Amino acid sequence: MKGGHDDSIPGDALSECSVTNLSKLFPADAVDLKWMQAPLISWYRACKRDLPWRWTKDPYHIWVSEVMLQQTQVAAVIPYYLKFSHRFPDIFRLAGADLQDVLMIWEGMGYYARARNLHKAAGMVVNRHRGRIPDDPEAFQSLPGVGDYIAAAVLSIAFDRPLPVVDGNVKRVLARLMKVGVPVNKTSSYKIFRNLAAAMLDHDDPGTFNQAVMELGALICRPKNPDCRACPLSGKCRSHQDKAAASYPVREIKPPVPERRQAVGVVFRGSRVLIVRRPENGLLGGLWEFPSGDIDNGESPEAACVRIMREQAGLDVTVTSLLTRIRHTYSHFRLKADVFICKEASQNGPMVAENAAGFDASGSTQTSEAINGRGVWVSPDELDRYPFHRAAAGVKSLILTAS
DNA sequence: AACTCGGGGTT
DNA sequence: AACCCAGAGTT
Repeated sequence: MKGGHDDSIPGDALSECSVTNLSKLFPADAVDLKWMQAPLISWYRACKRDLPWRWTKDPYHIWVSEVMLQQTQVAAVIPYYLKFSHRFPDIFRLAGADLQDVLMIWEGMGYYARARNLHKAAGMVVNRHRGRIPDDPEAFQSLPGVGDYIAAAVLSIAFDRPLPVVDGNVKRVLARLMKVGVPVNKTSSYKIFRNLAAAMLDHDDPGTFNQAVMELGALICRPKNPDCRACPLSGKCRSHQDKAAASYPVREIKPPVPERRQAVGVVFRGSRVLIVRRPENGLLGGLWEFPSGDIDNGESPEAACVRIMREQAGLDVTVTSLLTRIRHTYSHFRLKADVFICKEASQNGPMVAENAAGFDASGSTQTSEAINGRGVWVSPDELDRYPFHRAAAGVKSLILTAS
């Protein structure tokens, strides 16, 4: 860009920048983002979607919606939000519930740490704050699962606190509006977007303003095919003026994710099938599945299945047949799994419960230690009492269909 | 600052 | 298929 005056923000522009020194990094008019408040809020009032959580200012319900909306699109969240609100209508009901019941409602939505953290945080709010969600950013953000975004979103919407939200929508809108050249998916870029978001925030109605920016990103300033003709900000949008909206935001290219191969074992004892619960933390934590594990290098899928059934359930089995093959894409790896029907070689499984008597009707694990904390034999019609992750749910459906 | 953590809607 | 979503916790 020689000769011409270029307002765009180069990718190497800044290592540090605060709201106060934005003017040193940006041309003077770049820092003045207040002009967008009126047209944006006006557009929002006219065009906003009718979403369930927009009918309340109750901080608990706002909180629940914002947690669900992390990395999850609005359309996917709506049914979960409605079910969750019905089952846990206030923070006391959530705090008093069993985690397994919370995961039951969350089943299939992914990122299950959100549910674990929300449940834990609800208990902390009840115990420390008598059920009142703190309107102080530091106190609220000290709760598990409450980061910069959740704190700003909930406190601005429910308590009118002037805190700027920075999510994928906000970063995309700002990147195009200001031609911000730093990658939106790099940690080091976060401060730039947060400072720009702080500079544009409407302190008179921060909750509405924050939602308006995000709504613009979702409906108009979309990742693909932005509808610039309908955008209330296009007149002063730099990438629109330069016909470069498609070039923003800039994104760091990530290498392809690796593939992981697993074996899964389905074994019946009489009419009951063995399921196991994953450890509370980590991938798919607290959810149920059929015994499964990685296939070692050079190991056959069948041998891996036999080994996994011995390691996880203390069961000696032989592989009878291949039930199905699973392909599932996670955030950081692709899964290919062979699902085998197994047969017990001997009838004593010392590490596994003989039946489901150790579990109550809700599927909670009150006597889990007595059965190695992992496994339980259940009849197929009881499978719906346990939260399964998506890949395991496919196997569950096959079993239900067959029985 | 990179990595981990799901699942699905859009294109 | 690739992209990306109202991100947060861990290392």
